[in-house]
Amino acid sequence: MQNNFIERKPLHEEVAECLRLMITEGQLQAGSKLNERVLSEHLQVSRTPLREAIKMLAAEKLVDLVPNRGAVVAALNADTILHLFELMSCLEGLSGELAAQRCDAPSLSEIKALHFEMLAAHARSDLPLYYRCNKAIHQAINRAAGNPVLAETYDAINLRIQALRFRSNFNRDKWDQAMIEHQQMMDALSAKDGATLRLLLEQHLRNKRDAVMDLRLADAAL
Amino acid sequence: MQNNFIERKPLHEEVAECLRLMITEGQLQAGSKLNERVLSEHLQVSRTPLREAIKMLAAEKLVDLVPNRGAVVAALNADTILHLFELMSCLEGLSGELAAQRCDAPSLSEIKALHFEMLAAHARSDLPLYYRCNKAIHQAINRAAGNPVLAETYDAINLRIQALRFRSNFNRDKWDQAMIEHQQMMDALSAKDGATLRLLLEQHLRNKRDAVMDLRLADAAL
DNA sequence: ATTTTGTATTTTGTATGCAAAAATACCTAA
DNA sequence: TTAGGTATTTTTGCATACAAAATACAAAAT
Repeated sequence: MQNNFIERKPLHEEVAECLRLMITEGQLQAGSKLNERVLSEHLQVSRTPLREAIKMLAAEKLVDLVPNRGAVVAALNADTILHLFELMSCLEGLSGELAAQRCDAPSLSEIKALHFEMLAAHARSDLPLYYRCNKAIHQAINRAAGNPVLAETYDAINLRIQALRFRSNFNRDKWDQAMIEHQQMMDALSAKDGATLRLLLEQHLRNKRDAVMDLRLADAAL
Repeated sequence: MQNNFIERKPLHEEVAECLRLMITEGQLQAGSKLNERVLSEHLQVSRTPLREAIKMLAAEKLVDLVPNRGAVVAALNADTILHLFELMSCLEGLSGELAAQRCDAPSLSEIKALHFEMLAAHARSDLPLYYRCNKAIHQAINRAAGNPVLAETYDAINLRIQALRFRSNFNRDKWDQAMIEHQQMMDALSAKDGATLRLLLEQHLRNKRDAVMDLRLADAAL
């Protein structure tokens, strides 16, 4: 399924991707300033495409623009995090409900396969692999929902949450619990029970929210 | 509730607002090209802030960027419109459910007042006023939901739908039906019955979707 | 007549320059 | 020592200049 077109991404887009990564990977921390001179030297591009990229990130709410003072990486307060999760929960729920209705056999098989890969990662306590599988499953469900607009919106919100960079050492009990939830989700998806899958995903997200908020509290205590 | 700050909006933001308006008001039609020279002359700004604004609109999906060929106003095909409404319906539903839970007395009173204004506009068949009231009600509910992230996301999706510029001569029966629905919505909101309000809003959006799709079909027939 | 190919023009993409604002450093006076 | 003010430097915002790509167009070839 590869296309043979020669890909020539515009500079501002490459810069935007790079900045997005630097933010979500924690290389650019929340609240830190985006110095145009420094960044343009670092990325070896002029300020013009850099500024265009920054404007895009601002529209995505990954950075805040302060007039005459440039851009800073968006900092999320507790309220905003709760609001993000509240919305995320709804989007994920819708995604699941639609996926249960619209998922075709090959997609379902692939999601099941990913699920078992994730179980393996859990059994081995391979956290990085677990995260990759988990992300892949959610993406596959999103895709199976057959609504690209929903998928884009979901990704945009998810990116803002990713930027939190919560360290991943959450406790074993919650991890085990998450696996149980995932099993239930797979059952609901297989049974094409959209209503149940929606509820499961919404609850799943609420649990994730609580885990994130707990971690933040723990951080603040340091 | 006015702030006393001296407002000095950056040029790129003013340009972006202007372009957004030109798109949603139909001055820039779907599919039409954004010529940088023409626009910069028209708005009396240089290409730099103009291009920054265009990049923001691209992030908002109001325009599509074609490499080395500039930007065109995003054109929505039938599928995308359905997907937008599907998402919108979910957002509106969540907004209503939360508003029913969180709406305080003053907000409720204001929404009721707007509702009666809207009934008046309907009685007088004052379509422009009706639209303003209708928009104000939805915004008030969105606000009462107490989730700014949801409100922003809703607005962003709504803007893309607004860009359709469906002429507003929909038939009287549907208008009357919409008023009945609005009355039910007010009842549910007053009773703080979030579940019902959610269902009503979701149905309301589905009706709006059908009306828009019908109008498009009628257009295509011309 | 139609297609092809080369050239001129326009338009977009990127870099740079300049002015205004903000940040910093420094100095003076209480 | 510190508060306040001033000069200097840095940084951002906007405009312009230049390069590269796309488009339009005309001439040549089939």
